[in-house]
Amino acid sequence: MGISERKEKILQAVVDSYIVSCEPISSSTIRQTYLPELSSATIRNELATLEEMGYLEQPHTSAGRVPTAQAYRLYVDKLMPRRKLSKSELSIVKQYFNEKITEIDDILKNTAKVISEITNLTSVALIPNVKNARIEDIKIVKLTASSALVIIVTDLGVLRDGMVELGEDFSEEYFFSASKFIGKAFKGYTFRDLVEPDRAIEEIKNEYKKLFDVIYTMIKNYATGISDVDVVLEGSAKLLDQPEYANVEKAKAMLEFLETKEQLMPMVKNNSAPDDMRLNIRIGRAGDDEGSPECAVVTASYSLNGVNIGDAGVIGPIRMDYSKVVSVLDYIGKTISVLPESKNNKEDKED
Amino acid sequence: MGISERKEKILQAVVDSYIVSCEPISSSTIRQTYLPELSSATIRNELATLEEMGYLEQPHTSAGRVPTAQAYRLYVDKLMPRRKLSKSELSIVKQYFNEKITEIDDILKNTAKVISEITNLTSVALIPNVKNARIEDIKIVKLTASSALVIIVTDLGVLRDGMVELGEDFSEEYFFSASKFIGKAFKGYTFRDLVEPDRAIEEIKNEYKKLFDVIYTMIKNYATGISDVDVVLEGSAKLLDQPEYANVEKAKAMLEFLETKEQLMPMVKNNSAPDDMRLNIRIGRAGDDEGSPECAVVTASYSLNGVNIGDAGVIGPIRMDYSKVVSVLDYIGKTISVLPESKNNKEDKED
DNA sequence: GTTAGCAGTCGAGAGGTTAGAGTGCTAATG
DNA sequence: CATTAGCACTCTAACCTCTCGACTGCTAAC
Repeated sequence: MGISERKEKILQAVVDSYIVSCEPISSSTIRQTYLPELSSATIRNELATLEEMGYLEQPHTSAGRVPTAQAYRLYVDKLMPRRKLSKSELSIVKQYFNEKITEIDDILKNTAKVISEITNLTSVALIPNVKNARIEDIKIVKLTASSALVIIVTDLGVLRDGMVELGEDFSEEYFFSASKFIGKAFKGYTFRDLVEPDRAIEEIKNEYKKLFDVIYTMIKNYATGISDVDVVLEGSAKLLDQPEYANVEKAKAMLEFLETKEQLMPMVKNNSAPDDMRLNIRIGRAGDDEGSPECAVVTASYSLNGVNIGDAGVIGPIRMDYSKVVSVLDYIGKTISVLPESKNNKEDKED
Repeated sequence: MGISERKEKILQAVVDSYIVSCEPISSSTIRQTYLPELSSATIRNELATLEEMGYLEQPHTSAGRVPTAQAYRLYVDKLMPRRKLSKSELSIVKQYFNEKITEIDDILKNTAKVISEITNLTSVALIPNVKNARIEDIKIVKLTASSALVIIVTDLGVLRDGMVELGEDFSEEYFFSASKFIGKAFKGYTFRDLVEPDRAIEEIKNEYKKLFDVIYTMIKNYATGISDVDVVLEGSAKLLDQPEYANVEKAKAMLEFLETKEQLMPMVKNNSAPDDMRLNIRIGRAGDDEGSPECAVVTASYSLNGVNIGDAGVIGPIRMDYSKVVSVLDYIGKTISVLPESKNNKEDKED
C-alpha cells in the first residue's frame, strides 16, 4: 500500500513546486531544482506510476503534472516540511497580542487578523459555543419599574445580557435578593444541561417563583437560539489573489460559500480528539453536494488557561502553503495559551 | 446651464437603458424603445451635443454612448422615475421585520439583509455612535471578591458591560448602594460630554470615591475607544454579479475597500441636514485618491420613535438601479419607523 | 430643424499558423 | 532489470490576419 521513498520524494517535489507556481510541473523541473541525481526519464516513469496510483493528474497529454487532493492529503500527513516562522512573522504575531485584550472574543478576532496577514489567505474564526459554558452565577438588576436585566456569569466570561419584563412592579431590593436565590439554583449547570427536558433543575417554590420561571425560559431560548456560534471572517478579498479564483464564477461561488455561516461553520469546526495536536485539515469540496466549491480548510482549536475558547484557521484553495499555515496556527496557539488572564484587566499595566 | 426637455428625455433613455444592459446605447436603440417619434439622425445630433456637455462618453468612435457620472447625478436629481415596490418585494420586507426584534442593532442588521436581497447589491449598515447616547443609569454588580460588572443603561439601550477590578474586597451590599449614588451622578450626560475635560462632572467626595474614579475612567476609555461605529456588510459576493467587476483586479480593489471599515465609513455616513429626505447619494470615486475604485453609494438615515438608529444603504457600481434602490430605502424607512417599541419585548406576542 | 443615405471607423470573433514545452516509447547501457 | 539518451508525437498559448456588422458623423435634400 505504501509508496517507495523515491516516489515520496518526487511527489513532495511536485507539491512543493506546485504550491508556489500553480503551474503543471514537468519532469525536468523536478530534476533541476529538487532531484539532480535522477534523470528526467526516470522521473517521468515514476510520474506515470504516481498518476496511475491517483496522486497526480495531467491537464492534457503534453503538459506537466498537477497534484490531486489525494496527493495533498499524503503531503500534509507525511511529506510536508516543518518550518519555523521568520523574525518578521514572529514580530507581527507579537504586535497583535501585545495590546491589552479585555474580551475573550477579541482574542479570536485578533487571531483571525494575524493569520490572514501572515498567510495572505482568508482566515476564519469560530467563537465558542455558549451551550457548553457553565453557569457560575446569575445577577438580576432592576431597570424600569417592572423590567430587569439578567446577567449570566459563566466560566467563559459574562454573557450578553437579556431583558425580562414581569408585567408587575417590584422593588430594587426584591431583585437584589432574588438574584442570590436564583443564582444559586442554576450554579454549575451548562446551557446544554438546561435545554434537555429530563434534566430539569429543582425549581424554587417560593416567592421568587415567577421570576425564576421567566429566567428559566429565557435561558432555554438562549441555549436553543441561533446565537450558537459566531463566525468571523478576515481578509475575504485575499481569495482573489489566488489564481484558482481568477475565474469570476469560481470566485463568486467561494465568496457566497463564505457568506453563509451555516455552510461554513461545520467546515471550520474542529472535531478532532482533544488530546491530539488539535489541528484540523480538510481537503476537498466545501459542501457535500456537487455545486460547492473546491477548497481546503486548516483550523486549530485554541485554549486560554486550559479552557477552549474557539477555533480559528484559514480557508483557501487546495493548493496552499500548508507548512506555513500549520506553523502559524501552531505558534499562535502557544502565544495565546500564555496570555495574561483577561478577566482582571487592571493588573497588566506596563506600557 | 439647463438642457432642453428633449435632451433630458434622451439622456434619461440612455441611462435607463444602460442601467439594465451595461452596454453602450446606440441612437437606433433609443429610437426603437423610447422615442419612436424622432429619427435616429436627430437623436445622433443630440447625443453629440450631450457628449460635448459632458453627460455622455463613447468607448470608441464606432460605439454607442455611455453615461458619465455627471449624467447619473442629473438622473438621480431630476430624471429618475419614482417607482412603487412590487408585491413580492413588499412581502420580503414584511417578512424580515415581522419577527420579534429585541436589539436595536438587529433592526439595522435586518435592514441590511433586506436591502441586499431586494436590490441584489451589496448593502452596508452603520450602527450608531455610542458617543451620543445619553446615560440613564449605571448599575454595579459584584462578580468576584474584588471585581464588579458595570452596566450602563442609555436611551439607546443597555450597553455592553465592562469589568472593573478594584484591588481590594467589597461586599455585595456595598456595590448595591454605590450603584445608586454613582448612577445618579452620571445620569443625563452623554459620552461625548464626559470625554471632554472641561465639562467634568461634579465628583463624589464620599466613601464611593474610588469606585467612582474607576468607573469614570472606564467610561472615558469607552467613549474614546474604537467602538465608535460598527459597519455591517451584507451580500459582498453580489458585487461579482456586476459586469463592472468581472475584471478580477477591479473586484479585488472593491472588496478590499469594503473590508477597511475606516475607508468605508465616511462614504456611508449620512451628512445631509436632518430635515430633508435624509437620503445620501454619492457617485464617483470611493476615496479621494486616485487608486480607490469607482462606485456609488446610496444610504438613508433611519429612525425609530424619532431617535436616529443609524444609516443603511447600498454600495455598488455607478451603473445601478437608483430608482429601485431609493424606493426600497424609502419603504424600509417607513416600515421601521412604525415598529413596536423594542425595549419591552414581551407585549407583542401574536404569532 | 429634421432626416435619409452613405462612407468611414473600430472592435469582436473566427480561422490559421507556429513555437516550444512536455510527454511516452524504444533501444541502448551498466 | 533499473536507468537513461534520444526522438517522434501531442497539445496549447500566442500571434496574425481577415471579415462582419454595429455605429457614427457628415452631407445634402426636405
